[in-house]
Amino acid sequence: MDGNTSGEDGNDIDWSTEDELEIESFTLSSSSSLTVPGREAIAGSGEASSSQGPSNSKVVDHFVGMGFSGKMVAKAIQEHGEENTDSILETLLTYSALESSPQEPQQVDCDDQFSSDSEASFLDDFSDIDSYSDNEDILNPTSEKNKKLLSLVNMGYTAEEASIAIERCGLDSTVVELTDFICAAQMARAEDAHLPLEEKPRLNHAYKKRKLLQYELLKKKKLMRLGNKTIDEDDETVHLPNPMVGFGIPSEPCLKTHRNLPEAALGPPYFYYENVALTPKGVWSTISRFLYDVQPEFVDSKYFCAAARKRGYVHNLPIENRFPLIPLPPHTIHEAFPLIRKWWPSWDTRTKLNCLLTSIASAKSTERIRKALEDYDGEPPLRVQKYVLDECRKWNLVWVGRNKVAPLEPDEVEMLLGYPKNHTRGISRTDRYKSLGNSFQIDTVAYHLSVLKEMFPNGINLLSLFSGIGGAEIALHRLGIRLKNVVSVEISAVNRNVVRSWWEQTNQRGNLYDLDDVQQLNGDRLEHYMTLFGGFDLVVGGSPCNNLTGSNRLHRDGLEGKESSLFYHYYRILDLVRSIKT
DNA sequence: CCCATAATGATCGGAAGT
DNA sequence: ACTTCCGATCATTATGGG
Repeated sequence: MDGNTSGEDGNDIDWSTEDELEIESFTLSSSSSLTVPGREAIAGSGEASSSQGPSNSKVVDHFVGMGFSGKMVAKAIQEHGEENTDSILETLLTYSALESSPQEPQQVDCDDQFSSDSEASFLDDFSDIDSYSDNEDILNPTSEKNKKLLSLVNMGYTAEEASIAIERCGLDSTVVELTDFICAAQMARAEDAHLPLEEKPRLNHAYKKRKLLQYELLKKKKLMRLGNKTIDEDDETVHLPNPMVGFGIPSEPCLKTHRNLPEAALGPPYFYYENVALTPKGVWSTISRFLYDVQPEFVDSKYFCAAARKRGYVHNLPIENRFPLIPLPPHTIHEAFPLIRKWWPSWDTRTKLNCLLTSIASAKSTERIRKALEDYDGEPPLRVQKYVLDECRKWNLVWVGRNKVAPLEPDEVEMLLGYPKNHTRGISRTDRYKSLGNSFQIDTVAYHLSVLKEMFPNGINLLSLFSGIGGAEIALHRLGIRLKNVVSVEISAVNRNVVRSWWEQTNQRGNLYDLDDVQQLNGDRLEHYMTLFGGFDLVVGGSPCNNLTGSNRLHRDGLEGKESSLFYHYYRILDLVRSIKT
């Protein structure tokens, strides 16, 4: 990284990440302030807590002194008033409890041990529901085979295994029977090949998944029996924290500095999984249960930059001594776009942008807004204001002229998300929006990954699944963590080119291996890489959210959706990596 | 100009949260 | 009651190589 002098970027914007100087200067400052990470940053950022009013009473100090965060205290005071200290304390304790209490690890039924009895009853339940549930799609008998094939493939089996199983067991057999058949076949093969250890995780995977499916179905059945009465699904619902700050953010590191991970989840290797926070019900609990029962960390990137981005992260990284990337990115719309201030009407009270999506408003819609405004000299009537504001919020429009709003340019999105300027330049405009809309917010992810820096002073080997335009790689690079070997799996050739180009631009000294399809990354392939450079230190991945996000009007099918079910490949591959000894 | 492909524009609710 | 959202489909227009 020494010889990198690609400083040809016009540095009108100073968070361009190409600059190695940044990393070096940061390294210096961090080493001098290692004890209290983040403090320095706060001091430098001036008005970090801009969203809070100037509540500077003794009450605040009192509670902050007790160890609660300023934000929590402010919120509690807002709710109860300053006098009502008892209620404030109660609220604060509730907040803390909500954040720190892991769910009870009940549900023994999903765990390893099983008797043949329970197995049999499971089987009954399963086949029962499978054939009589209210799913309409089973009405078509000709698709029965394909449907079974598909669900087996979605469970992580190969199409070949699945079709053999169907052929042997007959079309009438239940999915459970089929998986049992495949498991047995795998077991036999594993013994043949003297590879019990390597093949075992695949069995575990399939087995665990099956159990989970059964669990879901049982629940569904129970739910149907209960009718529309209130259902006890406390064990099922994952509560989103409010404020959505996870285990802490740079401006307010949480008092919580440690968590107890389930033993099965401990690293190395470390893993870091990401997806949208607002999913259909049950999705996050399923993800969490697959990823070794680690509780997700839900974070809104509006605490890191000028745009919202509500995401859940499941990882087994330590959470103490995190530090943010320097320089801190702009935290408000006005900081991010100083020039728009003169056009920004006082009645548009936004300070943060909404989530950056994959497409932008049409020219016509901004034209409609201009037309709606041009008749008025001063403030338009409330009705017009509401129309305009609704549109602006919906499409993340900013003011760029008199009565003139416009969507963000691709390079502005790059900046907000923490990518190097022009990172995606060269591909089509549409593709840029799409790729960026699907990416990590660098500052957020880097904050979480920062703990790796002192653990791996010589760099890391990274397995990056669903890499997109390389958010994880860039975050690590900006942290000054050397990338020794990176295996990056990404289906889109356009995105792979972006990453490859970035890799060359930044004069990486490590090796980048890029693959195109997670589904073809099997144990052999992984073992090859792992013996080549001695295992992976970190497995990162944000699997497709197509079928999870609220923006999808047509196919919000949950984790079993066409694209989103690729999550199971993240789990499959992670479990393989964890089981292969090097 | 013809034809292919690529890029852009218009339009489409709803679940789950506060 | 009100807000938000890593989107998909189809029609239309732009682009480019012959």
